[in-house]
Amino acid sequence: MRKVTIKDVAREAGVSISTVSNALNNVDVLVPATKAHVLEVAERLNYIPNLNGKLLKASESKMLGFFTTSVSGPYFYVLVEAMARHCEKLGYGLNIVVAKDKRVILSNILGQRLDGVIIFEELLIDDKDVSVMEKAQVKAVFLDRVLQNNTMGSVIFDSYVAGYDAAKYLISLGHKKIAYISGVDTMYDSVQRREGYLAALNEHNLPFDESYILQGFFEEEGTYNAVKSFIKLHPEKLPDAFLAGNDVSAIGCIKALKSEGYQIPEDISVMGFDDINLAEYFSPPLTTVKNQIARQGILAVDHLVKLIQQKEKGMIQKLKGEIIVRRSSNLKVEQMVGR
Amino acid sequence: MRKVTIKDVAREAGVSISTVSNALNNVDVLVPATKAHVLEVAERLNYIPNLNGKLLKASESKMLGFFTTSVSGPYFYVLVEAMARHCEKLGYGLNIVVAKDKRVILSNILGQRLDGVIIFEELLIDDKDVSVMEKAQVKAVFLDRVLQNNTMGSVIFDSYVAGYDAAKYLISLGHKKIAYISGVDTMYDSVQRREGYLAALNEHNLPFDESYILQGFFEEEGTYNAVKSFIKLHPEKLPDAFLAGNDVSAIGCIKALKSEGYQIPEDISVMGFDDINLAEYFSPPLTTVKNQIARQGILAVDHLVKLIQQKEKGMIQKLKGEIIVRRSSNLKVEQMVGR
DNA sequence: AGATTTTTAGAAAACGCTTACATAATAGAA
DNA sequence: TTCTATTATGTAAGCGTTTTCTAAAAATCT
Repeated sequence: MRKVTIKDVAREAGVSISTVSNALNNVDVLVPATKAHVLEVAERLNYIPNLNGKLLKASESKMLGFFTTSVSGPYFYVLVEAMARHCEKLGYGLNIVVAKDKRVILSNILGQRLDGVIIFEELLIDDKDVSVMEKAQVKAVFLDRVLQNNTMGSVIFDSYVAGYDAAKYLISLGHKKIAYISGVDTMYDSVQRREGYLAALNEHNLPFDESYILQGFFEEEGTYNAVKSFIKLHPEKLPDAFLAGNDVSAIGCIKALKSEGYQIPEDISVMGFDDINLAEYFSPPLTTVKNQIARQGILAVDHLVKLIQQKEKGMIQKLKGEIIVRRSSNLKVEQMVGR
Repeated sequence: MRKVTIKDVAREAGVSISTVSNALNNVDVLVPATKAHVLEVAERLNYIPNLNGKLLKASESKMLGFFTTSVSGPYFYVLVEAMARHCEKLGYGLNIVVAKDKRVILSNILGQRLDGVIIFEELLIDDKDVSVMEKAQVKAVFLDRVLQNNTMGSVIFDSYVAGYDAAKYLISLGHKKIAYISGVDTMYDSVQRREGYLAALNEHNLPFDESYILQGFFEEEGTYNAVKSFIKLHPEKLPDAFLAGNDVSAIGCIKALKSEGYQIPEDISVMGFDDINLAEYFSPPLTTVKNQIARQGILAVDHLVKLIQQKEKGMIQKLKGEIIVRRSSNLKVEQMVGR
């Protein structure tokens, strides 16, 4: 029942506990025979050091934490897999803590069990918590929050650039009347993508019409309804392309357009963001902007380890999305006819 | 830089450290005013107990571990999400440790940081490790290994039953000549499914032909070739249904049959196992046997917590798969014509 | 008011480990 | 052989908690 401790090994080997400790930790101070003997006994007794005792003294645990409240969504495993592999390469273990209880998360972070943490959680950890972490000099990298100080940084996707690039891509296909289907206005991503979209329109001197910003709430049904009612209200000014705030929205949009008898992409191009799993298998397969999740994970781990080793100060790294061209977008028809 | 400890709180509040400890842990022995004062000071100093110190004394951490070497595969997040939610419901945190280094895993398990562990890893942890864990009375539940003793159990899918049920389903559609596409013969799942399939054939007095067991190696291409060459070699005894060892195999099978001009499911039914993501979107959508991953996770957590609380001894729980009927299977044509 | 009980707070040990320091043993030099 | 320099091992303190036990203070009873 009782776990075997360093004392047991010492007694059994007939040496002191410090000798056992030295033998196990390769402190080069023991005569080889002693060391070998101790190791043999430790092995025989199946001794495994108690991590709590060890970490109570030690200054590092060689363990990084990844905190999140939920692991749903198909991205998760790509992110975790990339982080885990990279941690391993750098000599760290990865500890994923899934909890909705903030106290669990904070006590893990500040409880000194981990050398640093990657936080993928926007709503739970508030500004006060962040400032507590800051005071305690916690090493942290945020994946969803823009933040920077000596000990904390972030790695985020630049949604502004994503929106800009997406709109620019649609423009390059010859589209001139491009509508944007907004998500939720309190969400950073949604707003940034819209701003990027507007900037691209502006840069190309395309007219902008207020009614071209629909509200889809990042949901399939919300978008479906928004598009349907737009067509009812303004049949005369149907866009020749829709840029949806995310893929789910793009799917709702396509379903609405199809139900009104339009062909995608022949009549209208539709584009989303995220490259969710379904995007590839939807009919038509979605053109979208993909977040390079794996890369984000790797950069986060990298940055965190450098923060821990004091080789870097906290900084904000922005990643560009990657445009994935599939079948839901097309050269504008008039152009093709014109050729 | 230095983290604030219980001593700092004690000094600042002008009380002893035991008083602070009592105040924080709700030991009902302090006069309310003292307690309130201590709590106020602790709050003001942003005191968070050091977990290592705490766990060094404590007998439980209220943390469960989930160990795996890799998180790839679309199942993963379903499993983890289910486990995380259930842990929370039972008052435990979930700690996922991703590591390929066995020592990291073992020292976490035996290092007393966790009350118990769920292990999803077949190759890394060998029998010796298991016996070490057993001697140390580690509470563990395995998801992929059949194992049972006082402190350890397993939750697995019964591949035998799955094979049996699948074959029975095909028989119920009127099929009589049912071929099985085997995976790798060293893999438990593949063999069990085949045995179940054979049992169902036997039970219904269906003739069995040795050549009806093809080798597809659980791969699309391997299966494609196997099916193609079967048709070449035995054109006269074409089965009226194929039961493939997994979905990937089923896809290879369908592609081979189509390339030979057969219609699925009109001419031949095809069925797989696993219900991979693609199964729903393939053409035709695959009939398959789905593992109820979320349920497996929940049962594992449940069992583990009962092991920890000594309310149960280790046991083996087998889960039945669920047959998902899609378009790749059909009533046998002759039957329909016959009516 | 004094004796006794009850309440409240503090001192100290213990958890398992590492590590600075002290001591004992050995080897080398005079 | 004696003294010093070197090496190998052990002693003990300390990491941050909890917890048992003891002491002091307050409350209650005679």
